[in-house]
Amino acid sequence: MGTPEFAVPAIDSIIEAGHEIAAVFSQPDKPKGRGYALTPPPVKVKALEHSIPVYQPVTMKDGEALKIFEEIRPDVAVVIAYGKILPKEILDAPKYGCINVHASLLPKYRGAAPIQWSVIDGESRTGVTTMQMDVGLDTGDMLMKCETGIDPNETAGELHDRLSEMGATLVVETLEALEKGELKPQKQDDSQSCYAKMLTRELCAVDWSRNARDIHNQIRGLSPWPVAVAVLEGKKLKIHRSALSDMKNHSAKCGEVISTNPLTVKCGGGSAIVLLEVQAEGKKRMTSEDYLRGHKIELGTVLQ
RNA sequence: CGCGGGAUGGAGCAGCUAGGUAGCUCGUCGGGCUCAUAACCCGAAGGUCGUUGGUUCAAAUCCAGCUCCCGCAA
Repeated sequence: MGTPEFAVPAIDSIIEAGHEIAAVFSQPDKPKGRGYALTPPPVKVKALEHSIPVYQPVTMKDGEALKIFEEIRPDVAVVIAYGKILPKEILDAPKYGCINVHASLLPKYRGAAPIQWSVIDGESRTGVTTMQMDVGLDTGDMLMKCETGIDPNETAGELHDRLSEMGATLVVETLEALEKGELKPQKQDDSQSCYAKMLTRELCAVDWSRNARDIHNQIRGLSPWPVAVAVLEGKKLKIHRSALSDMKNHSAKCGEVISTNPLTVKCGGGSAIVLLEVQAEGKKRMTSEDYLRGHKIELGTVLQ
């Protein structure tokens, strides 16, 4: 069971490991993008490539899904970013229950956006965890973990892709251990837990009075979606990529452009940040160098 | 039929409102200056102005269709 891009590599890895996928559950197609084109979720697309039957129930709680489970009689259900709450009857339906892959080192960053929040919070390490699902939100007993470092300049998108592959590998290892009966479920220490809330656009606005490091973490944590936004001369300017600057400046205002080569903006506490990749309204993302060729920014211009 | 912006030499933009020699900031190539340079000076190449059709003596510019890109909203 899964929906977005994050879960796609696991489909391939599970098949390559020799397991049979009897059915795939994914969220219903939704109107997306310009013109509200009905778009199938990535997991569905991948499943259909493998000719696996796909189910897209609106709810898992009306008994219909349970009937399908009773027909298929699966040994285990693998759940990766499915996006729906599973009732107890479903969790208990497969012989070995439901195994979930979560993109954080549990019990930290339970919830919807663990990858992005790990980056926004400036964490240096993260990973993926497999767990035996229970009725709580990401509270099941942990089965296996795989750790990795977070590069100080890595974006959430880049980390997402890496963790996605790691998750695909770890779920296969977990299934293998399950078959051999070698899994040792471990309770989560709830006192160490924290939640990674869903990202909203309110998080995108850059507050230039904050320290450059915090802003940098915000920018990379929100890339490639929903993307940090500054306001330049009344228009939105998305910031896709940044770097910390060595420039020290205590006289300029926060948000003031203190260099255009490279494009550098004053932040809180005398710190400054370099904007590497930006995107103006109606335009594609581009390097700040390209942007400056067509849009003259005077020193002293203040971003909001 | 959700709302809106855009497509102009290799890159980023201006020109379009009031049709009539295609411009700017860079890049590239050649030359010069310099101990030297991503600096500076001189010169050159490079564009069927997204595509199709229409109006006109004349269309990048006005009108209609099409393709692709982007933002908002979901």
